[in-house]
Amino acid sequence: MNAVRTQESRRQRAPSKRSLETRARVLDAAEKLFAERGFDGASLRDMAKLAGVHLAQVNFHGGAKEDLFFTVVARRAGELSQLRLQALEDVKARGRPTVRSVLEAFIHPYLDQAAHGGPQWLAYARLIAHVSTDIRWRHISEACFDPVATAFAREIAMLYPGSDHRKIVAALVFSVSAMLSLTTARWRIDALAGAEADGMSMERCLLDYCEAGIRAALS
Amino acid sequence: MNAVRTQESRRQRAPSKRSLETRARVLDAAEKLFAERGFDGASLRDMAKLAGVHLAQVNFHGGAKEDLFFTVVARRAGELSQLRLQALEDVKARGRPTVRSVLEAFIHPYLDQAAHGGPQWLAYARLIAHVSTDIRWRHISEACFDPVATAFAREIAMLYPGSDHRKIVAALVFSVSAMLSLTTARWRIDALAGAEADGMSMERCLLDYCEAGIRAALS
DNA sequence: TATTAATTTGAACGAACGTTAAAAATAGTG
DNA sequence: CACTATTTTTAACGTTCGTTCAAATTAATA
Repeated sequence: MNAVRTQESRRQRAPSKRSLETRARVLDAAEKLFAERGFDGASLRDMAKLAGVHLAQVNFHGGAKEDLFFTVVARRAGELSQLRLQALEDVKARGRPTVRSVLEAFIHPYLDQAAHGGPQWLAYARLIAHVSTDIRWRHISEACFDPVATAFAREIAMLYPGSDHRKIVAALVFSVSAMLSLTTARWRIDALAGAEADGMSMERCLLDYCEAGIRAALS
Repeated sequence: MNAVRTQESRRQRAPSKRSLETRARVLDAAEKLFAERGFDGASLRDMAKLAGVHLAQVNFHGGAKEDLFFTVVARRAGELSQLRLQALEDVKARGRPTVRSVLEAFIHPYLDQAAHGGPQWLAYARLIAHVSTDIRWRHISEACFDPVATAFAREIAMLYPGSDHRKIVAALVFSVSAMLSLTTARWRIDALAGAEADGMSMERCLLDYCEAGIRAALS
């Protein structure tokens, strides 16, 4: 019997503490390798080695490779969504939102977790970029990220009533891509600039860029 | 003996017409599959099948897989660079460049080739996105794309004298990411918008977005 | 046409891959 | 403790992978 169960099959006992720890180690290893090498480049054997478990454990706790990928992406998606929505609520509680404050509520949690959330969150930030740029994982985007993206798009729409909804969505996707580039292409920024840039100033630069971009695209 | 030769080994005969055709078919197939499935997801066997040649021909004309990948990326890089630099020269010949006109000289050739250059160029546009988001292909970026990117960064720098060079580069990378998202994530725009958007209006929207973003990041 | 280089064909190598199955060990329950 | 569900271990399956090599074929040259 398999730990990844269909919804109708119910277990009779709660998973043991050791089982939960093993599962967490497997998912952490999968997260790191999926992020570094992509879905096809990451092997279950390397995950098992990195997690310090046997190969079959990866299948036991993660199911088939595609299911494991989904599980890993979905695991932290809820927390990230909650951080973003909470930041958005905080903004709205402080007065009328602006493009800047709404954008910051979307972008800051991502960059903050990537910078200060530990190596697992840094890997997860990279993983999101894989999902967001491969139509193969469209269903994962729909399940894990689109609800929050839609909420933020609606929020921006309220700031620009009557503007083309496709333009709002496009500007948001442009902003997401620019944001992800700080995870996937910082090496390129450093190479072209001939020096390493610190994260804080890059986040401000990104926010300046995206805010003005959105405003321009919608007017 | 191998068709992919080191620089010091010189062939004694020019390649035959049939050989050149075979090589082109192999590179076209590799381009399509690398673009669709990434480096690890694309197999040499599928390329051979798609090209209608035998497996060993892929190695003969492309060398090892990594060399084939580089060859495919480099093949059209020169033409794209030339289109961009020519557009930039045209802009400068017309008078003092603006952020908008410089940006358009960089972005339009890419989107135009992707839209009207045929299926191979569409695949190549996707391929560039793979190279640009994976540090593993850093050397390919440096060889194929960084020279032109540097030229455009310098051009923007002339429009904003005294501004932080790291900010210029960052804003350019953000713009490249947004541009690439029209190739890698249009499905997401369509999904979030609930409708398909036409390319022309998306290009204008992208240019509006990037122009304002660059201006804001540099002031 | 004879000779030689270039190219194509055909076959196989060893390695790594995802997945599965059954036995062994563990942990929770009565 | 006895019993049972869960988890771990061990081993192997069949497939696909990139790469290599030698023979066969094609094309160009002298």
